[in-house]
Amino acid sequence: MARRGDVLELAVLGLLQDSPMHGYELRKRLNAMLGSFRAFSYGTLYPCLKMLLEKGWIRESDGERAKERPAHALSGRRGRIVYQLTAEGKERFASLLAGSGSAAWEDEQFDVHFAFFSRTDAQTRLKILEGRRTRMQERLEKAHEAAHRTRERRDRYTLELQRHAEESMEREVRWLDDLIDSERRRADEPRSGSRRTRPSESTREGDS
Amino acid sequence: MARRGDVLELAVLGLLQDSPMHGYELRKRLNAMLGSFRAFSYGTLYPCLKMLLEKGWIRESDGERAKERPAHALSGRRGRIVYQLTAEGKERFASLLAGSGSAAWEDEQFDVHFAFFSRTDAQTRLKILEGRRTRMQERLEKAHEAAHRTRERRDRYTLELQRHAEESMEREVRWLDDLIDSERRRADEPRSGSRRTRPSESTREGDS
DNA sequence: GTTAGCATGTAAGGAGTTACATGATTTT
DNA sequence: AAAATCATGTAACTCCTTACATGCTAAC
Repeated sequence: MARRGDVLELAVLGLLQDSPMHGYELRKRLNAMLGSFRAFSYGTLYPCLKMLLEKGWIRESDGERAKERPAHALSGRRGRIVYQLTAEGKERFASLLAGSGSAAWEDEQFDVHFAFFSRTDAQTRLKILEGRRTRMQERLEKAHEAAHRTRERRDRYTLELQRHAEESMEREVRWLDDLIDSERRRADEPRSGSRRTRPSESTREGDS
Repeated sequence: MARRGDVLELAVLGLLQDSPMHGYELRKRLNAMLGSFRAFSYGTLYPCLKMLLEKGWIRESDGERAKERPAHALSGRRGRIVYQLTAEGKERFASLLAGSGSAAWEDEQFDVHFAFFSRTDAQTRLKILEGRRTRMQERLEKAHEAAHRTRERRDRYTLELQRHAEESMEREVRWLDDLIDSERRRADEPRSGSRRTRPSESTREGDS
């Protein structure tokens, strides 16, 4: 039952899936990944890590410390607490992805969910994209209607603002249409005979 | 020095400029005007009205009550506390508009400021639009650079997300360009008479 | 006469930021 | 040795929402 605050949790769990990391770097990746939409501060991240520890979804991996750091300082600077997923953490992540209800296509969560689509099964991807599309369409219609209702008593600037907002929404709907299309096409030509449910792997691209 | 929370204040003061209103209706107009971006709840609005009262920027106008309601219920339903601007409120609104520093083109305030452009002088309009443009351009470049830095280890979905975000920002920049253009054209053909400062190009200094 | 919508208000809390406090390591 | 950067963490605060409490008026 994804609450609102699960955004960070999902993102952290997702990033740790790739490789163990300490908070500071986690934050950098987080903000590189979602930077255009949102940015989290340490005041948000560290308490979240603490909570994930308590829940048993991540643990400190003292032996692991930054193995693959390329050039500088293999020496292991002091503080660095490297976290890694536990088995329960992996389960938790999977269930957050799969069990995403309607919250997954709301503004606060859609981008994060989308960012982890590579680890999401095709069915869920489609469900989220379609949910989002419907949501955007609704919003667009509501806005359009409201704009029509109040088109008197509006000056050129509020009209322009309205117009621009509607255009943005239309653009987003078209974007989602393309994505949905592309998802369906991929689903129709799988790389072999597998009909339906191939939830776990089949979509992994090469990384990490 | 416009704080963050001045958004609602500005909006309420601006709406009351048109005509006295009670809270319930104020909220409807507010959300019709800004609906696409944000929506305020009563839990936000009423405390704000209380504060504006205390500051002396609005006052209850008991005689005024909904004079021009078109069809239903001129009878004056119970609660309805109609507010109107005081002289200080008008001043306050004017100074919020004119004195808008860099905060005016940040995400939280830009749309509200834009919505009241009809009541804003040409110089300030241009300043805000240009500030916003610069801000968006910066953000776009930062995102583009970050995208380039991390283009390895990115799957098709995060790439797509990135691409879409960049496109949205480019679109916004173009939109602002058009608006700035149109503002300049309007400034170059004033409807005669009015002397005062020529806001054509040299307006780039005044940041508070 | 009860339901639906209008209208005002408050208390609790969620989600995040800023500013602070602390200290190690690297670079200059 | 100073400055910059890396790194962790907390406390206070902001801003807003949700849920509740209250009661009028209109309509069925």
